[in-house]
Amino acid sequence: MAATIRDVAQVTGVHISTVSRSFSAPHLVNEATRGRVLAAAARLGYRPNRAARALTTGRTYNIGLIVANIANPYFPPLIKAAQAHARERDYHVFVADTDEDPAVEEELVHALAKQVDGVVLASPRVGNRLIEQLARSVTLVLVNRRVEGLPAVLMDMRGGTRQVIEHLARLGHTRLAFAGGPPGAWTNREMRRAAAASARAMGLTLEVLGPHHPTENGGAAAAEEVVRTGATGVTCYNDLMALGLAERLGELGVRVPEDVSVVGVDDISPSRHTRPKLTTLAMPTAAAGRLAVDMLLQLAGDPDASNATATLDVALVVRDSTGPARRS
Amino acid sequence: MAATIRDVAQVTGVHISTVSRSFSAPHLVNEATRGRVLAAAARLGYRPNRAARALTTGRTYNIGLIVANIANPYFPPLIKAAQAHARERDYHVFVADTDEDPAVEEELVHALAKQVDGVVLASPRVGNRLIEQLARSVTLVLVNRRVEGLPAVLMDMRGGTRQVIEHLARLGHTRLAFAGGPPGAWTNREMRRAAAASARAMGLTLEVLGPHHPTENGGAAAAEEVVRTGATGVTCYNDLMALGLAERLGELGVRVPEDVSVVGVDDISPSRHTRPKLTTLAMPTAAAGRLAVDMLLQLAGDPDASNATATLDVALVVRDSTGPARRS
DNA sequence: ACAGTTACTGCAAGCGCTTGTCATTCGCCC
DNA sequence: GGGCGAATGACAAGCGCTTGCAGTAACTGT
Repeated sequence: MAATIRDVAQVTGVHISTVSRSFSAPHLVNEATRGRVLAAAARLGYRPNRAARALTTGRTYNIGLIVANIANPYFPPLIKAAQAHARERDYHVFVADTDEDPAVEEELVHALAKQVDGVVLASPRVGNRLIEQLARSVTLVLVNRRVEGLPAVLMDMRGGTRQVIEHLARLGHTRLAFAGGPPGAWTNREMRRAAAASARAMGLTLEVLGPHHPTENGGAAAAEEVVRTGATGVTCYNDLMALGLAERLGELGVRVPEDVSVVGVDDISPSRHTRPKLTTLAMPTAAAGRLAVDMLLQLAGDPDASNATATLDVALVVRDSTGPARRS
Repeated sequence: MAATIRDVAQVTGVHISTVSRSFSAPHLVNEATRGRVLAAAARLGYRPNRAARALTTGRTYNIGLIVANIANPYFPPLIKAAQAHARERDYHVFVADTDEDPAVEEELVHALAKQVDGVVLASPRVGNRLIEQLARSVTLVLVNRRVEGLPAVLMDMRGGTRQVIEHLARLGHTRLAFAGGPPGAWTNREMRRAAAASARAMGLTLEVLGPHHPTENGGAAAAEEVVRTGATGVTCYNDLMALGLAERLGELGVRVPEDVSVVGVDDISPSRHTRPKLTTLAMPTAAAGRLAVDMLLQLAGDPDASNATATLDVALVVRDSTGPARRS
């Protein structure tokens, strides 16, 4: 059996409350006494039981991190950064994967609610309505989703998408397509709108494809559509889809970028290795993870801290999957 | 404030113990009573507080999963599978990243110990001695590490490595090299030994390089060594290193696979996209994650369940980074 | 009709810890 | 030397829940 506060108190010859305060309110106990307590604790290998502490204080020192799909290379850097950042602040993190299923997402928030001081909901797939409701039972910080009144860290998808369209336009493309991802994703909506607006402003046509599953298979599924529409420039919901799209286009005898230019979003690591290397929008996922944790801990400590939302810049990385439009 | 067991009891007009039993020992309470309790609970949105429950039962229904590096594509499939599997069994999982640091690893096990029913230690970097000691304070299941008396899920690295060497030998390579990874990794030791043994048995020379960091940079760092030794067949600790190595070799004017054949280990997703596509050993990481969770829950439920260790098969995937030896 | 079950349900202690309250002790001042 | 406040530490209630024990009522068989 692990040592409890009582063991330490007994060994030291003080009351358990003194032991407790030696850890959580050092200034309230005599320096010498505290020294003896700490020594005894160290000797016994005593560590306060966080769960028990949480029972009285209401603070668990745990947070939840819910993501759509751990296996999507977009998330690991975010998870890693969030976890490391939390750990430095003495927080542990529950990581959960919804497998893109909104129902699972909702259930997870509820299940985790009691065990955490708050949860970071990354790229949620549930509706805004439900999010607002969930936010009433647990402190929430959103990533990649804007909901009135809730703290969030966002990426500048509009600016980024505009850069992509401009890039394509500069290369002479006039017929564009957007291969859409999950309909529930805020990012998807932002991109779709921004792409449509930019294309219109520049006098280009833009076909919206999808929705597709945000994976290589989903991208592959969009390939035929692309061919059918005759678009020469395609921007995808994410890199995974772009990769699958490029691969499938190759199989269909369509060369990238000679015949069709393909752009991804996320700049996940595989995109740097493919041939052609993928032109993409790089997302500051690690920074987003850290920032989300910061906001969450802030809020957890002080319930009416500001509910600010931060928007992070994204950067267009031009590589080899985009090139001059073929003259028709 | 969230509803507690007391609220439910009050609304239903029964004692809290009856409410408690309605959830955890249904057969002990009258069907009609239980129905009223459940209805009231649903109406109030009551959910038992797991932390409070754990305090008396000693079971948290949480597990820990500690990995060396979340950002290494090897781990996400394992994490995802383990998490999903655990969730189906009503367990939540703390995921922690040690960033390859043994000290962090030890600290994490200790910090998590009180909050979990056990922890899965994937690809540990700490020494066996310490692992044995840690196992005394928390139920442990190892992945990619063999320690006498502890449950583990292993990969058949010896068989796999032998396959790699044989593959290279068949292609006519006689001067081989092994680009080693973290010295603390069991996998690394197994591979090194198996490679040496196989090479010896087949009359080939094998140079051991490293240790190197198990990343693309580490692989790149091994490139000069490879050139210096004149090896024409190189097998690496993992895919990340193989990718970095191949890339750097290209920069040095060495062609893969014409001049040097490169083999990786793990079959992470980027390896399928590079040009040339990487020949590698595929590891059943998702299965390993599920199995580790199964073993852990088994052990958590029944402390003296068998401490079996399972060994999973790995498969050589021949792609384009290996080819016939150039005749000298 | 009665002892012996059986089926529920209530009671209360206690899991490991925090914290408001109170009793002592001590140093210090006038 | 008496009085005061600060410093220190003990007490005990209580966080939300489980569980051994005991009480009650209805039911069984004879």
